[in-house]
Amino acid sequence: MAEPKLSALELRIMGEFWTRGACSIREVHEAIVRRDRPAYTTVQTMVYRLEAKAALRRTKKIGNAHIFEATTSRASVQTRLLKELLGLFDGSVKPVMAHLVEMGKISDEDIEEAQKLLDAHRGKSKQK
Amino acid sequence: MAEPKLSALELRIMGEFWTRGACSIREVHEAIVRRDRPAYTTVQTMVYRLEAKAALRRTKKIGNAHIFEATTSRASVQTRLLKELLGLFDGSVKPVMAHLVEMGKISDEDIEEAQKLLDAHRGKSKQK
DNA sequence: CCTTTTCTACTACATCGGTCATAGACTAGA
DNA sequence: TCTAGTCTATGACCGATGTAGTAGAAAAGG
Repeated sequence: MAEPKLSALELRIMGEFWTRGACSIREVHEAIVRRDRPAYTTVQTMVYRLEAKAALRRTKKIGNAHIFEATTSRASVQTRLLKELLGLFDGSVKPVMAHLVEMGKISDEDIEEAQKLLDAHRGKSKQK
Repeated sequence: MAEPKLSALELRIMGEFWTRGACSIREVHEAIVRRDRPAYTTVQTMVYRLEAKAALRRTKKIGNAHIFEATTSRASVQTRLLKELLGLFDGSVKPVMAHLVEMGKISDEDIEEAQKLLDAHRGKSKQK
């Protein structure tokens, strides 16, 4: 199981580790607190569970506080997330694109960008 | 709450209602059973819960069996799903596209299609 | 060294999703 | 009409998720 399944709050917490690198529970808590929640121990519990799922690992100790860091990349988790979503869309990207357009989320630049990426990707896999 | 949050199995069941129209629990069950699961009463429970969430509604009775039908469209649920996913991707489509390309899910035709959709969409909103 | 603060480790609990069993009502066929 | 089969209604259980409290260890400051 290279990619454990993560819940919404777990993803929120992983996000902090991905952007900030190794840090303590206190740091994560302060980063994600909005209007007094969740409580410190809630974040703590989630961090422990992420550790149990092997998505986080203890690296060292500063004072009496443990420092954790991510063991999975944001990209790999996003890929899994996207796969799951595609499954719910009958595995086809077409409706996904259609909705993105309909939602006004896609611009010409986005499409150009995608085309470039696709070309690059093709080149890469051919080279291989 | 126009768009209730639906779980994986709930979506699977809604899918049957979206493609088949109004139908009975038995029909849905038979449609989604693969290798003897889930049990009839499991589907029944989920249908009841979907009714509680107002995603399904009883329309009539045939024999002693109730007939249900969807009250939400596939499209609206897909939109919500996509919005949620975008939230997890920092609200930007760029990484989504990048991943789709990387996963080999996007073809030239898909991109062309998207461009066409975008043009059409622009025309439509301008007209309005 | 003593007190205050901080952090850990553990426990607890409600809700949801997925699973199903059972009991009783109802229908349909012989 | 009687019986076999079907459907409803309801209750139950487990794991995951989100929530937090508490006790005690450890550090830090005076």
